[in-house]
Amino acid sequence: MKDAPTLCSTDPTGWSFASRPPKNARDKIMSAASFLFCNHGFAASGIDTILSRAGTAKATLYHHFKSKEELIAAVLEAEGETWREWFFGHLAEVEGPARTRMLAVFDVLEEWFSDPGFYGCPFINAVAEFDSGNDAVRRAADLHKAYLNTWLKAQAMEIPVKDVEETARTFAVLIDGAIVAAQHARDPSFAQTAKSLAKTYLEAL
Amino acid sequence: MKDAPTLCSTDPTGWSFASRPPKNARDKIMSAASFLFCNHGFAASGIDTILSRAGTAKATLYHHFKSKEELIAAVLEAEGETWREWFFGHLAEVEGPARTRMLAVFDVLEEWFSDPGFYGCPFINAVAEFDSGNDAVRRAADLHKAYLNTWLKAQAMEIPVKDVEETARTFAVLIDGAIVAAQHARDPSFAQTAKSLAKTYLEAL
DNA sequence: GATCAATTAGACAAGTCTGTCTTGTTTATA
DNA sequence: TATAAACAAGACAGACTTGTCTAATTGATC
Repeated sequence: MKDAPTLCSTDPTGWSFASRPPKNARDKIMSAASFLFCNHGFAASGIDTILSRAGTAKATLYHHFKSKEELIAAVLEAEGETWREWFFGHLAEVEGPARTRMLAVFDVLEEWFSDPGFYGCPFINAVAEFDSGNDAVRRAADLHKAYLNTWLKAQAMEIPVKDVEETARTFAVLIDGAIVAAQHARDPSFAQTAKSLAKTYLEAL
Repeated sequence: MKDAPTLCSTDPTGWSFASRPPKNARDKIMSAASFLFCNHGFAASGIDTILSRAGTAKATLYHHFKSKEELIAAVLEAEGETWREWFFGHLAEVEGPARTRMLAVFDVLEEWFSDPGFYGCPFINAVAEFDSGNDAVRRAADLHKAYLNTWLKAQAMEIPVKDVEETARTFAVLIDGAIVAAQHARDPSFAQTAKSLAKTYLEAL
C-alpha cells in the first residue's frame, strides 16, 4: 500500500483527491471541491470558491456536472472510493487470522485520525448536513456503509462467529463512535479505546 | 420525569423547544429555529424561513439576537439543556447500582432514536457542518460533551472502576457510535447493540 | 491542415441571503 | 393613565448564490 493516505483531508494543497497533479479540468474541480466540501462544509462552499481554487472556468464545471448537487455526489463517490482503497488496502496487508485483521481496523483508523487535516468522515458529515434533503447524498452514504458492512461480515465469517450480522453491527458502532469522538475531541487515541473494546468483545464471544 | 421527550425533534408542530406553547416572540423564534436547524441543517435554514415559521417579524429576531450565528448558538445551548434534562432525568429514575444506570443509558438512547423526528445529535451535526468555521458552535458542543463526561465519570467512580477516565471514554465512543449508526441506518436498535457491548465491557473489568 | 471537443473569461439573469431601517401598534408595568 | 419595551409589517440595501450564455482560444485527432 502507499505510504501516505490519499484522502482529501491529508493534503492542504488540495492535490490529494485521486492521485497527484490532476491534469484535466474535471480532476482539478473534483480536487478543489473535495478539499472545500470536507473542510468547510457543502453548503458553505460556493461554486465560485471552488472554481477559483481549481483555477478553471465556470462553463467547464457545468460542462462536466449538471448541478452542484451532482458535483457533491461525484465528490462523495470518489472520496469514498479513495478512502476504501486506502483503508481496505492497509487491512489486506495485515498478516494473521481474520481476528487480527478486525482489530487492525482501529490502528488504521488511528492513522487516519492522526492526519492534521482530519475532518471526520465525509459521509457522516454529509448526512448530518443534508439528511433527508438530498437523495444522492444518502445513496452515496448507504453505498459506503454497505461496502464496510460487507467487509466486516466477511471477516466475521472467517473468524468465525455465531451471529455474523450482530458482529458487523457491533464493529460499525465502534468505528462510527471512534470517528466522531476523535473528530470532536481532536484526539486520535479514541481509536485505541475502541480497539480495546473490540478486543474485549471478541474475547467474550 | 415527563412522559414525552421535549426535544425539538419530537414535535413536528415545532412547539417543542423548551416547554410547550411559547408565549413570547423570542421563544417562538427559538422554537422555529430549533426545528428547522435540526431537520434541514443550519446553513439550509434561512432567516426568512425561520421567521415565517415562527410568525414573527424580522426586526424582532434582530432585537433578540444580534446575528444568525448568535441564534444558532442560542438554539444549541437551549437544545442541549433540554436534552440533558430529559436524558439525565430519565437516568436518575433508574433504581439500582451505578452499573445498572450506566447500562440504562442505552435504553434511554433507544427511546430517543425511536422518535419519528429523530435527526441525530444536534451537536454532532453542528460540528459536522461547521467544525473549524464557528467558535460558538464548538464551544457549545464542547460544553455538552463535558456535561456527559462528568456524568459518566461520576457513575464510573460509583461502580467503582479502576480507570475512571478510560471508562468514560469507552462509553463516549459507544454513545456516539450508537447515535450515528442509528441515524444513518434509521434503526433505533443500534442502541441495544451498544448496550450489550457495554455490558461485556463492564463484566470484563 | 481541418475538425471537433475541451476550455477560458466573464458578463449576466434571477433569485436568495443576512441585516438595517422606518413606521406604527400592542402590551405590560409603574 | 403614562411610559417604555416588545412586536408587526415590510421596504430596502448589498452581497452572495447557482446557473446560462456568448465569444474566443487551445488541443488532440483524423
